[in-house]
Amino acid sequence: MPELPEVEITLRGIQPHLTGITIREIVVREARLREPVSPTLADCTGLRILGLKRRAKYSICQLSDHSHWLIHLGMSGNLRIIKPSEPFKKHDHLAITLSNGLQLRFHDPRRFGMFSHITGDPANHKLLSGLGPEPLSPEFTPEVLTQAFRTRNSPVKTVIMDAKVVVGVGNIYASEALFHAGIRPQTPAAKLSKPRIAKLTGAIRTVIENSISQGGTTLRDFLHSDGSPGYFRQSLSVYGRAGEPCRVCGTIIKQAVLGQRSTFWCPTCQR
DNA sequence: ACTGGCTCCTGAGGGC
DNA sequence: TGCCCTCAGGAGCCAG
Repeated sequence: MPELPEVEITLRGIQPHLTGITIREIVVREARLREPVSPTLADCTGLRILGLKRRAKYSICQLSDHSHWLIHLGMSGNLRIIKPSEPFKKHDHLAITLSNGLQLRFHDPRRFGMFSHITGDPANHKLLSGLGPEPLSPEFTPEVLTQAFRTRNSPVKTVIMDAKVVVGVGNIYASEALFHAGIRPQTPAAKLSKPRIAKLTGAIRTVIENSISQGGTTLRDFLHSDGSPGYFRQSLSVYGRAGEPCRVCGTIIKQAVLGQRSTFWCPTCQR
C-alpha cells in the first residue's frame, strides 16, 4: 500500500481517535515484523498518547513517559480504528485497546512493516537521523536537489527514490513526477540541467500534494482508517499504464525495470 | 562516496 | 480445480 500520501492520510484518519487517550490493553498476536515488535511494547499499558507525527513514511507516536512508537507500514501494512468486538482478521498483528472504547489494529500480510517502542529523541534514531528533506517542506528546493544530483550517475528515478536525497518518493510517484517534469527516468541524475531539476522539484511536490488531496492511491489493499478507498489511481498518468496511450499525446506508455523496480514513461513527453 | 544486488514475506493473477 | 511462476506500493544492508 503505502507511499507518503497514504501514510499521511492514515495518520490524519487515526489521529483524532488517539490523541489524549489512555492505553488500556496491548495484544501482540505476531511479533515477527521487519524487526521484532519490542518486548517493552506491553509496558505501555496505562500511558497516554500525546500526539502523532510523520517523518518520511514513518509514523511517530508520542507517549506520556516520553518514549515513542516508531511505526512503518512497509509494503502492505495498514492501521485502522475499530470497535474491540470486531473479530481478528488474518494478519491483524497488533491490537491496542484505548480508554475511549476504540481499538487500533495493525494489519500487515507481508510483514515488511514495523512497530517499535523506542526511548530517546526519535530524530536521533538510526532509521531517521540520515533522512533527506520532506518533499512538502520549504527545505526541499531545486538547490538541494541539484547538490544531491551532482555526483550521481544513476538513473534519476532511482536517485529521487533514495531517502537520503528526499523522503517519501516511492515507486508510483517517482514515475508520475518524472512524467510531469518531462524527464525520462533513465536519465543520469548528474546530467540534468538546473531548470529541469527545478521543474522536477515542483513536480514531486505537486504529485504528492495532489495525491493527498484525493485521498491517496488505492491499488490493491490501501484503505483509509475508516475503510474507504483513495481516488488518486484514476489520476495516474503513467504508472501501471504500459501499452495504453499517453493521456497527453497518445503515444503508447512504455515500461522497463530500473533498480529492480517497474518504471513507466511516455517516450514522447519525456526526453 | 556511490552502485547494484539481495533480502525479508504473503497473496494475487496469469498460463497451462 | 490446481499447480507453478512472476510480480507487487519499502528500504536497510552488504560487498565491490
